[in-house]
Amino acid sequence: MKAVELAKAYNPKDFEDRIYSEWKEKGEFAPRSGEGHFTVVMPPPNVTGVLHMGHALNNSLQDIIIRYKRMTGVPTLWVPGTDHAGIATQNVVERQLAKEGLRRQDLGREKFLERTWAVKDKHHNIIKSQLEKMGCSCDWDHERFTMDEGLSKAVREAFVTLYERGLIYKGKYLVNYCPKCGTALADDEVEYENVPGKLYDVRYPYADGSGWITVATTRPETMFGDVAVAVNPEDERYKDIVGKKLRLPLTDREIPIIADSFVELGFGTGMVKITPAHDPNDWECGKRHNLEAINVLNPDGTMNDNCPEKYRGVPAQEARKMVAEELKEKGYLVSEKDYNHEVGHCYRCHTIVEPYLSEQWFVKMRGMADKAIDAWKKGDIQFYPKRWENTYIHWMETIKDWCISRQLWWGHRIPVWYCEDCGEMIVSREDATECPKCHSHNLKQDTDVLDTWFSSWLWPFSTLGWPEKTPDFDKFFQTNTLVSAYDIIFFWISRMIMASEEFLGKAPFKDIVITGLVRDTQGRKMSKSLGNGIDPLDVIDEYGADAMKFTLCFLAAQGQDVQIDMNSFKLGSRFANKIWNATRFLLMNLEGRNLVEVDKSKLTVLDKWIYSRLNDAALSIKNAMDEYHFNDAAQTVYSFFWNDFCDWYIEASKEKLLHGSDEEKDLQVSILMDILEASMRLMHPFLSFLTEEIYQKLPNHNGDVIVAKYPEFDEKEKDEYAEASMDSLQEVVRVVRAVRSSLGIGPEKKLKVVVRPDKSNKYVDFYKSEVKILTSFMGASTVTIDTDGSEDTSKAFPCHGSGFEAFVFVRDAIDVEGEIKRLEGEIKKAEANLAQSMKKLENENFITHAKPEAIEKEKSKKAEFEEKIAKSTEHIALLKTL
RNA sequence: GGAGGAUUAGCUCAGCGGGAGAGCGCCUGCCUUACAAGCAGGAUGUCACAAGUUCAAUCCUUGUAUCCUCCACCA
Repeated sequence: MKAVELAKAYNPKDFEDRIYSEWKEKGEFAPRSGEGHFTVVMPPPNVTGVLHMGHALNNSLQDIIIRYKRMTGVPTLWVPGTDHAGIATQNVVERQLAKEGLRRQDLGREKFLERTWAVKDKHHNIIKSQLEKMGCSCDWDHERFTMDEGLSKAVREAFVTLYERGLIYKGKYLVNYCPKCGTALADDEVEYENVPGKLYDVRYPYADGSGWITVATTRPETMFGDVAVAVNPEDERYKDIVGKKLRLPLTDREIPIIADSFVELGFGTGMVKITPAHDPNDWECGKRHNLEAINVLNPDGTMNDNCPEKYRGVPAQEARKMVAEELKEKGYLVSEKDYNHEVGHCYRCHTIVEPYLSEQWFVKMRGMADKAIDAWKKGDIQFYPKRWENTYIHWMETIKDWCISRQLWWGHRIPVWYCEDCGEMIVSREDATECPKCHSHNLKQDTDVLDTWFSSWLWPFSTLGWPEKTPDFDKFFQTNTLVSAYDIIFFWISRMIMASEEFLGKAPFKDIVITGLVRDTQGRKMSKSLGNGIDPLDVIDEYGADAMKFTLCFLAAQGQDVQIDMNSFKLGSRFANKIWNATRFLLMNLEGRNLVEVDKSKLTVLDKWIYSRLNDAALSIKNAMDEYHFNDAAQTVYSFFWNDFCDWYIEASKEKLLHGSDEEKDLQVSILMDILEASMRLMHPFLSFLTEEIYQKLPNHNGDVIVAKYPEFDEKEKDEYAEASMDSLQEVVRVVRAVRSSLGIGPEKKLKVVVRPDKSNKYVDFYKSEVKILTSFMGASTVTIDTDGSEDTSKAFPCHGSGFEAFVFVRDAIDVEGEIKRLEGEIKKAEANLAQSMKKLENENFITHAKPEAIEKEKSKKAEFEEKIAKSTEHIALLKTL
């Protein structure tokens, strides 16, 4: 057989792209036929941007699971796709327009959407190519986009079904409204942030002129929408004034004093102005007392016509100062102090969100949430790590109705039509063309679109064809594992569970793997605005896709955040390089060899050992993968290949490769190829391109490694090779090496070594059979296994191990007298230092006045000197006996 | 105000009732015929602090401190 040549250097660029297209052409990502299924749906990235390190982590882990499962033989499907990301994408396009001095209204709905689709296409292409570069083995034939025809159909089906079940309603409510995006937001789309503001104490006079009361507010501009002042019914101070009228300053309106228990006793003045149209608590309070809600804002965040003339059209923030000023001038302002409080911001554009009274569509969540809680209680879904279950349950328990309408253009139009003639509302799966009541054709579709998450929450089944009963759906639903970061548990994961339970009566997936966030080395979340992100493509360019995937996997401990920088990826890169070079060496040794069937009866303890290590590795990877302990799996792969296979087995095999008989060489090479081939299969989920590239060059390969069979743990082999431990031999080698190293004996000096096993040592035969290997590992001239104590070891440097003693004849390798002199010199120096150190420590002034860390430092210095003296003394004594 | 996480070697982090670990970095010696992106050897830690449970605690319990998330918020 000819040697196989591998390029001298590991260069992933030489083959990664090529291999990916080969896999794709051969259809390796498509599910194979067979019983059962394993399905993963990719969390669809937004088409607003490109993939960042978090996506890389996410998709790396999914790819590892998928590849692992695929190799176990189950029909495996990984569904890729992208999300239209309503607000986010619309914002991107509007920003582009703004640069041209345009607003979306200038283009009109149709033109605007055209542009948005173009943006979507652009980002989609980038995202897809990024996933391909990473090596994600998702089935592109199953790729979906949330605004695809099929998925849009699913959205309508979901909407109409919920409407029919009475779970969707329309109404005028106080919602979160982003003035910049110009749309309502769901509760969880609002991010609270502590911002400095002011707390104003304002006088509200009694209408009858009998004095005044004081209320506190952070938002004086909303006072034009005040409809009452509330006190706690238990508040003794105010019992008598409930029911009295107040005159609202700066207006001529009168408002009542009411009693409501939501007012906290003992906080502030105990009096709260009630502005139902601009505060959620006040809204609730207003409903309880049948109070009117007076909206004082326009949708763009400016003051509206319900305010005095001078304020109309003024942005709320400015109006706030103006109102405070006017209150002050007219003597209503008691005080004004700095006050920090939490203010809601839009999660997309970070503008301050206003509670805003408007007509919106809502989904009733309580019932669905209960079903979702039940799913968890029944054990249908399981979080990894488990602790996220608390978060999930808590959210489900405190859920509120979901505002799903958005005043945007980009998204799924709400499937509701209104008859312009008779006012009839038509909710329909199909485009409505005729009013069922008056048969008019004068219909107008609701102008709003649905929240992005209204399509995303259907993802695990809409991507498989739902609501149609497709073969895909029958075969691949329910999906098995969802891998996601924890920041979208609420937005997405929880809602998918609710939707799936509601529409299909079944959880969408069984296992939910929550990954950590990727942070920079200062612990900051990687983000565009900070500019601290690492581009996955840069990592791939520098180190290769395998190095990136392996590193992320190695670092991704159960849901813990990972802190990384560019250098972190050297870990994977070094390992890939190691694999490459080990392979190169082994393939070189094929020259002139014949591969033979490995005859188990001819295996040495060493051979059995490496087989058993491989077997053990297969088991611990299985265990790790079953529990989604990716880092453990990566660790296993790493130490098996590098430490066991390269450092010990391949090194040991060199003896036979160089000096063995033809027969021995053939067997040795065959075993090496056997292990190497299995290693490629073992490592493929973690280093996919590299293992495929190598696998194709192995003389004993069979097809593509991507679909090869994953190494399985063999219980029987475990028993057969139970005695195959190399620990003992490794220990013998290590103690001798340590002696040489500590005495500074270079590798060129070949020394005589005697190993004297204890009577109980059962590895004597093993030592004897592997003497040549021992000799080469130790860099010895000769190694003698002295079972009867006949060797004279009185002139040798002794060392101990468990079950043996080893004697190293160092006499000829070192200058004993010179070495003793050197050691004595060092002792003298150390003694002087020690004396000084002790003097310091005994000095009371030093102890009482010096900084504690200085004292600590001195103490450790002292201990160091003492140890130095002891060690050197010991060595001198030994040397003198030689 | 609730909930969760973190605190282990200089750095990034595993581990988790009975031997304190990995990778990087550092020190020493080696270009040993695959790999200097390598090989061999080595140093480094009151496992945050304090009490408790236990024959035994880095690991369990309780409390404290610092840091980080998330949720809910009172004008």
